[in-house]
Amino acid sequence: MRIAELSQRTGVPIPTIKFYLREHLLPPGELTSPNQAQYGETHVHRLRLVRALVEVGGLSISATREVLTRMRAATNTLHSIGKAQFAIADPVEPHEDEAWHDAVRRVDELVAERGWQVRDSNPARASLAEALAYLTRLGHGDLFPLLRHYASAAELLAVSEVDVVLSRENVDSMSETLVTMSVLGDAMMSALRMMAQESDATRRFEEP
Amino acid sequence: MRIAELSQRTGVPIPTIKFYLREHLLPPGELTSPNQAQYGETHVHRLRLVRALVEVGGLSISATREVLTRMRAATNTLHSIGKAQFAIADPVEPHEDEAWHDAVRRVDELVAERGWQVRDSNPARASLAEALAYLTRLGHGDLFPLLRHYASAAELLAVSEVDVVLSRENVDSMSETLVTMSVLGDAMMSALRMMAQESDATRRFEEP
DNA sequence: CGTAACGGATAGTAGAACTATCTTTCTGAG
DNA sequence: CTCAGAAAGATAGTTCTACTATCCGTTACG
Repeated sequence: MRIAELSQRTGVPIPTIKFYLREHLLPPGELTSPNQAQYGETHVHRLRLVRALVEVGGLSISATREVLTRMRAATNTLHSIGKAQFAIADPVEPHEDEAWHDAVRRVDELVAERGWQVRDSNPARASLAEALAYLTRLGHGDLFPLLRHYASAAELLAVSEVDVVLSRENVDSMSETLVTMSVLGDAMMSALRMMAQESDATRRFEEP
Repeated sequence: MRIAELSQRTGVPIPTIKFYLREHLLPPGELTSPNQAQYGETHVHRLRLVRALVEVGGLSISATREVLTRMRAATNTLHSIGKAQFAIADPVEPHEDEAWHDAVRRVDELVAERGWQVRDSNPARASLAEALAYLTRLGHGDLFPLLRHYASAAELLAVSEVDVVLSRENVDSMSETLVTMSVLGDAMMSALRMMAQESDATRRFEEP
């Protein structure tokens, strides 16, 4: 198919597709002549994936490229597959005050307490510490107990999630599933949390 | 205190503080003379809250202002308090294809199945539908069963979360807790999910 | 007393994510 | 065969966001 059809099928404007091609978010089409190219189903799929990462996941163009690049580079170990996921979290440079040091300690404690095996290079550690540091700075230290609930929930979900990833028959499929699930999973969890909160609050307020 | 100290205590540059004042994210200091103002602890706290919403929550300046405005406007009902939360999700305008209609239906089904009381105006409905629509478009329909796991987890967490909110002694405190918990909770849950996934994947790979 | 900081106003900047235009070449209906 | 419309690729322009810098008259303070 040509670029017009690609645009039709995905709802992405042609200039945007050209932009994505320039940015290497989308591989070039197969040239049939110096200025004619053919695109296939892989392009449709890739374009939808890009839009999902950008629109739903809120990833920047460069983060998206990073994720896609690492997805391709995944060879055959879970280790290399997981690295694609690491590019999702944008690196944060914290101001290292007392609250931050305390937060880092709390993260280490939590990981130890749960018996989790999490590498130091996992950017989620820093993200979590940053959030905890803000809790402290805002004087909401009494929210820390919630952390254990979140951790339990995350632990339970991880089992099902890794199940799904491992159920894929090949490596490419596994790493794409991981990326999709991570990004869309965050969005879904966030939405569900908000809905459950409203529901629970409503229920308790109406039936005391 | 004067603006320099406010800057020192929060790590936010003076020009940025001035910018936030202009944008009404921060109330003006009390003027002691035409060009001298005093800031208090409330300013320190508010500034930290703004930074948490922007840095950790990834909210835009306008969304942040919206949240803060609604937080103030909350009178005394859970209903009005919850509205502050609604401003956190940035409204998405979906392209209403088949996948989207299907997704909306799924969301309605889920809510009914769970017996949740969620208003149609809750933007989380649209966010969730958008994510589900992308799952369909990407051919990852087999991830739908995960949705029930996420919903269960969200339901469990909501109870503890609403507990914490209701434990606050006054309305201002309740709405601030709700906002903080929503935004930082998303970040924490996201990080924990990633950590738990790595841990689980590592464990299963190492000990077959 | 003088210099440094202040508040307020205005203007400028850097980056991100597109969007538009232009040139040259190619396709495909009539 | 022809020619209007579409394509590829290059370059330039736009819009928005989130700051950042400068200037000016005024005030604090060592």
